[in-house]
Amino acid sequence: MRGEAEARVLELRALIDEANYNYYVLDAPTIPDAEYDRLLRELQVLEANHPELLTPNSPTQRVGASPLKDFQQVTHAVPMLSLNNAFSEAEVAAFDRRVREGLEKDEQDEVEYAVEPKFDGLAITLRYEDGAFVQGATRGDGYTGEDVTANLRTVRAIPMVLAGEGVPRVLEVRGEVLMLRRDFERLNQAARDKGEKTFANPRNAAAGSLRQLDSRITASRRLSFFAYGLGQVEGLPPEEALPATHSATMDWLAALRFPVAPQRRVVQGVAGLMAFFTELGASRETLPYDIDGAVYKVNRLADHERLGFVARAPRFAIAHKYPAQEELTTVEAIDVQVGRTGTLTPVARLKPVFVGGVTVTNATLHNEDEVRRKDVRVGDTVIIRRAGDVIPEVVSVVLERRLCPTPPSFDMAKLYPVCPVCGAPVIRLEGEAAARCTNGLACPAQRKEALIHFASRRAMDIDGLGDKLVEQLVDKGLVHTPADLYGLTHPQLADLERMADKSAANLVAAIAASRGRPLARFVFALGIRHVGEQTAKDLARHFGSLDALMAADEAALLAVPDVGPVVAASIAAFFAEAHNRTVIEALRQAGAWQDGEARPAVAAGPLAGKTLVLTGTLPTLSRDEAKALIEAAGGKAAGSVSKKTDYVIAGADAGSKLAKAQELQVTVLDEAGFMQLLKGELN
DNA sequence: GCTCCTCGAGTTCT
DNA sequence: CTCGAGGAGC
Repeated sequence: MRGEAEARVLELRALIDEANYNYYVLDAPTIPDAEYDRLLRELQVLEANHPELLTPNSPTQRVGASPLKDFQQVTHAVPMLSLNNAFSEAEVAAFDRRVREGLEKDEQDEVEYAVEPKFDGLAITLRYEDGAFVQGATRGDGYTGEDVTANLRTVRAIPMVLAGEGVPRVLEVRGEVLMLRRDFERLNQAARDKGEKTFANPRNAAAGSLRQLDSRITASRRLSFFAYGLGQVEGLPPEEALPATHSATMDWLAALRFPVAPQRRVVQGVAGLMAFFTELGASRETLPYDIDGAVYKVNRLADHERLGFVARAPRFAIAHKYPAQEELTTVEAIDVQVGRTGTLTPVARLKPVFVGGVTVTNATLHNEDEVRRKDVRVGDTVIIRRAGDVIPEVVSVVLERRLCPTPPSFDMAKLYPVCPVCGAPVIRLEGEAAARCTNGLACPAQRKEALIHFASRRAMDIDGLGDKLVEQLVDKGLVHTPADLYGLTHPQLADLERMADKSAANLVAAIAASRGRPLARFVFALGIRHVGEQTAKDLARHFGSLDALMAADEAALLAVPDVGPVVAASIAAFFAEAHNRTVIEALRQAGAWQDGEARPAVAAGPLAGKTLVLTGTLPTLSRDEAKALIEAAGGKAAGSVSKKTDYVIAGADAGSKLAKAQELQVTVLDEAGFMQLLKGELN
């Protein structure tokens, strides 16, 4: 009897897996739903009567399991790297040129590329051992991800068992989990019906579903999957060999019943890449899922090894992305904000609009000239884009949609003859783009911004003193200058809104802990015009003490590297002002800073005289930590790449700076290379 | 005097 | 990230 049940269980699983494959991968159902349900129920009953036959990879287990406490971390055997991006034909051509140089091909010799759409989903890796699915994980930072095995079991397009000869003992398949547009619509409709929160786009919905601790919820969400590559492969049967090209690898994965992009193709050279991109773009709207571009890979796998990697991105592949998504909305108002230096910055208040997955309500218009140049007026319909995929930007006005009668154009002098915050006169100097409030620190807006700057992380680093708190402190008249912060007491703070006893105590402690910061931080914190972080460091190093800096006349200031007449005058004027001297004296009494020693500019260390640029996210070091290491080693951490840059340290999702580095042939290192450089092991 | 490079300053949303 | 403008080098 027992053997009979086992045989039937195996038979049922094969039938159901086959039906799943036809339905979810080939999109061609072979049996009626009722028949499918009958098979599944029969299997459930058999498994219930013979628990010893139940396996985690049975099709009955695709409905989800009990919730997890949290996700376990998984270290990827082979890192999951990100791709460099190209946004133009020129960048694609540059990629092709680098490939041809790397492969030592001549002008006429075109490279063969495997191309496919870039799915807008989440990268995951699937691990199979002896043909059975054992683990699935998210990409995470590329080296470590989260174990989402239970959730991935519910994705019907992912095979739980690999059939056939030639399956390696260990096989890792990489691909993208996504949600089809129709499933996304259905999910949101159901959420709306129940009055629940909806997802902004299919990608967010897929991400939210994959991160469910309760895989039964994931099961109800209908995720899809497409494979695009391999990770670790071990224990290939003798007589078998892995395919020699990427396209053949994809065919092999398709034969193993993984879903692969139906649009995948093999093309020749840049012309082939661009033709594919255009064609794909034309079909984009009609696809059942969102894509954000195309992926190009050198087809011959042997060439991948020859080309290798730059930092954390392969040199043999690139993602060609569509331009940032643009949306239309209307300008409800043009307000101004008063910044730390008194600058009045016009801001467009927009009718909320979804652009690239987030709701945008504000967009800076920079200054009066910019508003005039773009001719933005209240009531206008405008095109909004997320510049560099982050900061919203008004691209242009749709003039055809302008309402009549024509609204007045933006006139700073007329609208804001006085500061909207303090009522002091606003002036715009000849030749400057910015209009400024003339009230200095007497203006509450400037005072608030100055205090926020003083407390900020790169300045005095007072933890927990954010904009909301500063706002209250200034409005209640508790704080007028930075020096007042050091006199704040626990009872005063406890009176404020949303300030529990504990947080008041924390803030008092944080303020106390910020005493004795190095001179450079303190000089930066003062907020002297034209004195940023870098200049503050130069000044602190050159003068050593605040008294020496305050005593310096313009001529003495000009002796500091990178200080010219404008900066020198600004510094001298700041210290000449009586109010500022009073505040500084109070800060001295409070012990806010600690003087250092005057030192010559040239430092020693393995990076002496070298200029480095950081970009992207490094695996273990934060940007500030990396910067501190560079400076401690005598190097300079610059903000942008130029011919004078010695090294670019690139992490994950590096952007334009990495591209610039490649263009200028600057050496690019990853974090490991950087650490070697610091130890002097690399030259 | 011109050009290239850096730095400063302002900015959005989660 | 991007723009504007100050500084330095040619």
